Amino acid sequence: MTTLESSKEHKQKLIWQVIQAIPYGKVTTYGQVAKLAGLPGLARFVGATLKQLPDGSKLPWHRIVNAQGRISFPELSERYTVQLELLTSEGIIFNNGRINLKQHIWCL
DNA sequence: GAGATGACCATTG
DNA sequence: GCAATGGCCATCT
Repeated sequence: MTTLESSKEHKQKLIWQVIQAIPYGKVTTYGQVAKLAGLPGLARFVGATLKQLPDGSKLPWHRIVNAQGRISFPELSERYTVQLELLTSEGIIFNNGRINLKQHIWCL
């Protein structure tokens, strides 16, 4: 059957919905997004999906960091700076290029 | 079709 | 705290 619900587009939609549900002032990890989307272990797919996001997207992609509480971009990258600005403007505290996941993690 | 790459994660030393 | 390793899946060459 080609009506598999595990098609890429379906996964993408699930991931987008999860990301869209992240509240203001909270962050989450790629693995967490994947898990909440019903795709445990596909953290990498989340990243691949976000990379394809158009700039005009309404998704709060900046609220997603890796499991180490760090931004997954090179420090000199423009995306890094943008994400850092957006997060700090939402009250997220960065500590030595790193955030306290325990404090800001999005937990249901 | 095979190999390399990627906005990752958990474990181990 | 950091580096290396194996594993997950999709995309590109």
